[in-house]
Amino acid sequence: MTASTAGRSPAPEHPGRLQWPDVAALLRRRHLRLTPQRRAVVAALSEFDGHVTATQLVERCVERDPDFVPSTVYRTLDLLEDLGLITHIHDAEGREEFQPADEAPHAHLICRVCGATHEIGGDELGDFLGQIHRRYHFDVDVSHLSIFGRCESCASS
Amino acid sequence: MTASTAGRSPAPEHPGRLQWPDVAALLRRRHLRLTPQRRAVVAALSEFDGHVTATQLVERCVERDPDFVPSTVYRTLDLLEDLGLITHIHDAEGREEFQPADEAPHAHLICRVCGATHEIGGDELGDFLGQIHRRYHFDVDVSHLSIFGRCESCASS
DNA sequence: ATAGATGCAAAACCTTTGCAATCGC
DNA sequence: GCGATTGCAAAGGTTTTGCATCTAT
Repeated sequence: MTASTAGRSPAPEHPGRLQWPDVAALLRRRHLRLTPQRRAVVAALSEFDGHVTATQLVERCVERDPDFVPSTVYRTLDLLEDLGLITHIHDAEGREEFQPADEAPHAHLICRVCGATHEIGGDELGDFLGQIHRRYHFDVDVSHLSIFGRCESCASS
Repeated sequence: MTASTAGRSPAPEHPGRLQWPDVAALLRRRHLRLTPQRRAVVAALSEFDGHVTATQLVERCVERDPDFVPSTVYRTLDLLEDLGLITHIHDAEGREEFQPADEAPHAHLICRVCGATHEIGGDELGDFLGQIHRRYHFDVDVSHLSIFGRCESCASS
């Protein structure tokens, strides 16, 4: 977890999570609608903090409202991505995994064995990206940077 | 394309490519068989140097032998991966992409716009991995490290 | 001869799409 | 009311699987 200004009044969620007002405002600005289904997807998104598979979101939404259909989830995710609120990467199995598009650039360490993920950022990442850019003139899309491997506990076993 | 020691005698392939004898030997050791189909997949693999999508391999194999079926390609790829001869990552769209499992650790810069890939290795990568390991005790699976972004020419446009 | 591989066909999986009905604005 | 959004159902693309047949060893 990267540090940031925490501890305001009860209402706002964790940093890095989807902010409610943003969604409503952005939708209105584009003459789009805030439907119950969209609320549900946003709610589900903010429950899994950090990384969610589209499938997980579908499951969660459907278990709450049996009439919920997958296509709505996918369409909503596309929309939220268009609005710049979330981004997606592909997980170890190639499935889409969504995350709030927060400002602080960070990458993810993902353990292939236990699936645990850990965010990294700061200098160790910045230095590396800087080198890549200087040397190859390549702009890394950091939010899509997933680093697979084995975490400490799984490495020993 | 990275430079490499080209131009030896006709027989041996480039470094980093699948070595023929290896496959035969490994198969024999396990009492597995060297079938024409397996030859074909290996041949196709070594034609795309570096990164191939399963679909590309299927296409290539089928265009050469119309009786070739996708399942054989997938089964062969699984086998080669078991044997440790290839590994796979997931490309920008989440599809499986295979590459020879060569010794020199390297990662890939993959341009989201034009799809070009570039291998990186050496110190800039080593330093970064070292930091990750020291700091998080995380063993990065380098062959699966795909770094998405925009290459020089696509960044300007 | 025999265990291992293939082809075939069907299914599983995830995601997208067209369209008529619905509902937020 | 109008137009955006949904549910439904079907299709799309990729990968997996079961089984009878075939073949490399």
